[in-house]
Parts: sequence; C-alpha cells; structure tokens
Amino acid sequence: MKLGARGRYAVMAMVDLASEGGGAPVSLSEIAGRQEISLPYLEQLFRKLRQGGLVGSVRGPGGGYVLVRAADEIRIADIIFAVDEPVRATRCAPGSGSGCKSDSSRCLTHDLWAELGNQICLFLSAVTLADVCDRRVLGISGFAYPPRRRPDAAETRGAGAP
Amino acid sequence: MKLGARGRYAVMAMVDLASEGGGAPVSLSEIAGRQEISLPYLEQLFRKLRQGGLVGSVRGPGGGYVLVRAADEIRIADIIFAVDEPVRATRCAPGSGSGCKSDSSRCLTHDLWAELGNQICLFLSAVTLADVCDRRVLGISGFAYPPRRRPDAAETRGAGAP
DNA sequence: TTGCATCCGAGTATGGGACTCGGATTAGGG
DNA sequence: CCCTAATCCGAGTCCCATACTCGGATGCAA
Repeated sequence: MKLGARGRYAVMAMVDLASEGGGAPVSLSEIAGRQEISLPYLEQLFRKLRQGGLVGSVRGPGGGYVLVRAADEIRIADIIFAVDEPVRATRCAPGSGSGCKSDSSRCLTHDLWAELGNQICLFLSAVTLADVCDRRVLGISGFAYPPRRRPDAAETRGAGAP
Repeated sequence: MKLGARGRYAVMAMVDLASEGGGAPVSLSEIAGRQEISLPYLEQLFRKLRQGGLVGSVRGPGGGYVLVRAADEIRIADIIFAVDEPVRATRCAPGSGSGCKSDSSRCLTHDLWAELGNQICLFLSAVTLADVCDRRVLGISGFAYPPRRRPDAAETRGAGAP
C-alpha cells in the first residue's frame, strides 16, 4: 500500500464530494476551489476514481461527478487503491519472482513488512467515507495493543490469535 | 512516521546484528556482506543508530558494533525513529503553524491520517527485534477489526491485496 | 453554436531519497 | 613505532518517482 499526496488529495476530494453534493453532480471546479487543488490534477485523479468504479460522471453544463455507492459503503482503502495501484513492498516480491533473493530464508524482515502492510489495509478498510465526514475516525480502533508488552521478565508469549 | 528503504535496511542490519553477534562486536563489513548493503551506507545508518542510543561501538581492529539493550527490549519503532527522524504527515502541521490552513475546520481528513500514523506506530512498537529474529511476527495482532462494520449490507470484497 | 464540463495522452521538473567519497580518528599487532 | 583494521564524519552526487501541467478532443444543455 502506497501512501503519497495523491491518495490524500483523492480522499479530500471524495470527502468534499460526499459532503457538498446532495445527490446532484458536483463539478471539479467547485472541489478545486474549496480544497485548493489544481483543476487538471483533480481531473487526473477522478479519471482513476471513475475507472475504479467509485464515482460516476455527468457531462455537459451543470454536470460533474456523483458517488456511485453510498458514503458509508465506500472504504478509504478503496480510494487509495483506485489512485495508487501498485504495491512492491520490500525488495522482495517485485511482481514476477516471489522474491527474497534466491536463498529461501534470507530476509527475516519479510513477514514484518507484510504484516505491517496488512495492518494498514485493515485500518483503512475499517473506515468509510461517511466516518470521515462525520468525524467518526478517532477511536475507531479503540483498543490498546498489548497484553503482550514488556512484562519485565521472560514470558511465554504464544503470539496466537484467540 | 516515514517508511523508506533506509528504515528497512536499518531493521535488516539490526536483525543481523542481533542474530550473528553473541555479545562480541560485529563489524559492518560482515553485515554488509551478509545483507548485501554497501559499507558506506551502513556506516551512515549506524551513525544514527549510535546517536539514538541503540548500539555501541568498539573501534580499532576486531571492533564493530554491539546492541546496547537486549534484543527483546528494542522495538522496531525505535529503529525507524532513529534513522528517519522527521514526520510531517499531512499538509497540516509543517512544524511551526499548527496547520490545516487558517480555517479551523477545513481538513476533515486530518484525524484520519493522524490515527493512521498512530496505528503504524502502535504496531511497530508492539514488535521487538527478538520477535523478528525468531519469526514471531505473524499474528502478533491476530484480531479482526471490529464488529462495528455495517451489519448486513454488502460485506463483499474483504481487505484487498496483501 | 457556444460555452461548460468531463475526458485523455503526453509531457516537464523538482525534490528528496539512496548512495558515495575523501579523509580523520582510534586501537591492536608485528 | 608503523601498518592495518575498523569506526567516525561532513560533504557531495545522482537518479527516479511523484506531483503537477498542457493541448486538445468529446459530449451535452440552453
């Protein structure tokens, strides 16, 4: 999962679209004005969003973009995926070869990054556009990580899922 | 929290150091050979790790680096922080001004990114160097995200690509 | 037809990241 | 003593991904 300005702008624009548009199409100029993003850049973004099936377009005067699904059916992860397709996490798995060099057990760190990417996907999949619009983001994962933090001495940490 | 190749190399090197060094100093040439990282680059990395108080150094022939704390007392987050200090998450909070433009309630996405960064920190703080060495990473957070999803409607397509 | 809007392929460039270089220090072994 | 192995340090270079732009084509309503 890649995390650049493009993804952030896309989310900002989608939030704007979900908030300001009441079913009626919203033009990119409006969004550009409100969010202070350049119009051509927004066009490029919404091209991807449209190809990803997240928004529909209405051409001509009075046209613009509309959400295809309801705001609480659109996950933030969907937006990021739509505009930032590729992944390539470590130096492993560049796509073709399964990676981690030839030696099968070289990179111990592999599953660390894999698991981290997993966590990020999980989080961004748990938050919907509606959540962001209504400021329902904080505390969505209101859990504290560990029972397994530092218990000050040896502990049999089974690490198992419940 | 920034996530570049530098951080990944640093973690790889620290894992190597924790695995191969049995209390005795390990020279950077050895690590460079095993992990296929260039020596000068490693030097630059370990300079930061030393300044961050994660490793100690022994100069002269037979010298090298040693862990200052035990491997299960070093969190992955510590390593990343040591080599990649600054953060600047959104376009908000560039350091001086508290951010989010002047208008107080413009960027609704602010707490989204803040919370995401929080999640990443949380995860990387829950994993220690020893965990990675012993392949105890997978399933460290073996929980499924909350019951607070949309009850029935369209729970198709889970989580996306790993 | 005119003007507003989406559509599209290509193109530029700048910034930050990975990575390098030359030299200075420190220490052990002949 | 040198000599060599190692850490130290401040620069400096290069390159590529990413943000961002341009010119024009297409569709639709008044």
